[in-house]
Amino acid sequence: MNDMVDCEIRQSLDRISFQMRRDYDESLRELNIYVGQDNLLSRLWVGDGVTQMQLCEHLKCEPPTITNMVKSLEQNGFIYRKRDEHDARVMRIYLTDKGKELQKPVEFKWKQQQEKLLHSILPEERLILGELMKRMERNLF
Amino acid sequence: MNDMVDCEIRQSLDRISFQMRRDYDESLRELNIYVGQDNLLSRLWVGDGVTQMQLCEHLKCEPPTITNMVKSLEQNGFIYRKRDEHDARVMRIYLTDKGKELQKPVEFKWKQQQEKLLHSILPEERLILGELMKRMERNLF
DNA sequence: AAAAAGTATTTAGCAAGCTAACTATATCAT
DNA sequence: ATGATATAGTTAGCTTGCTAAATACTTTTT
Repeated sequence: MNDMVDCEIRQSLDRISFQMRRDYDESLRELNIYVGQDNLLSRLWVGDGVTQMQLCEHLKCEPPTITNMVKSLEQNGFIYRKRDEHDARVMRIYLTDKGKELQKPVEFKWKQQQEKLLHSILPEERLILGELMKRMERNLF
Repeated sequence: MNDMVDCEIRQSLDRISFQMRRDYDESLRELNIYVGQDNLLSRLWVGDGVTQMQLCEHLKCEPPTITNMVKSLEQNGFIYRKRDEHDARVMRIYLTDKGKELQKPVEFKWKQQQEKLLHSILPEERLILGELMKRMERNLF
């Protein structure tokens, strides 16, 4: 039955993303940040002084989520907030030195996990896989 | 650069699982349950009277998570709890009629999403994909 | 210029996750 | 039989998410 294969693909996908998140979370804890915060920081590493709305867009999440994440990251000294000079509604987020220092180790952890995931997959298989993934992604939108 | 492909695979994977979770969550809201609760219920549909420890194992999560989920599901009338007769430490979880009725619509939603995900993928491609996914999964353990 | 509409962020309250620390019961060893 | 250890579950407190509602400031309309 073809249905069997389909089901296995979906379950496999769920287990992989579940386990990846677990592993990544665990490795980020060593750096004193939580999974998801790395994604926020990665936007700041590209460029500081971003508004919370821009972070929402980048993380594809709702404003209250950003409020909480920013609060936590600020309390732990990775970022600081400053009100915009021209528009008193917007908050601009900046990296502290402590936040800047996190870039290399986080990127290392990310790369490490990526290599673990694809370890046994040959280059030509990776091309096929990448293609199929992109097509599945398109199906969802 | 091969690195590019690898990165795309990983990011694609993240986006797919993110979007799938979002969509599935949204469709489950119509049934008045939350994403994750369906997984707990699916264990009960196989067989009632399970302990919370068994649910932990099935959901691969920690005991406090089960405590909360079970509390929420009980408050909403999908399940009920009964202390084990022989061991006063353990709680056994049973489905109410309302909980039993959820099985078909939840399974339908699940199948619907699976079809959406694999829509444009040909049978022979699904075989290859399933194989590659299984290998990636093995890499993580 | 004042009212209305729009935008950025926060608060409150919920669920899924986690860890650490606790309670209650059961079993095992001395 | 009593003390030590193990097991099942709960509570408290945290983070990531959400929605709905509130606040504060800006822009548009009239």
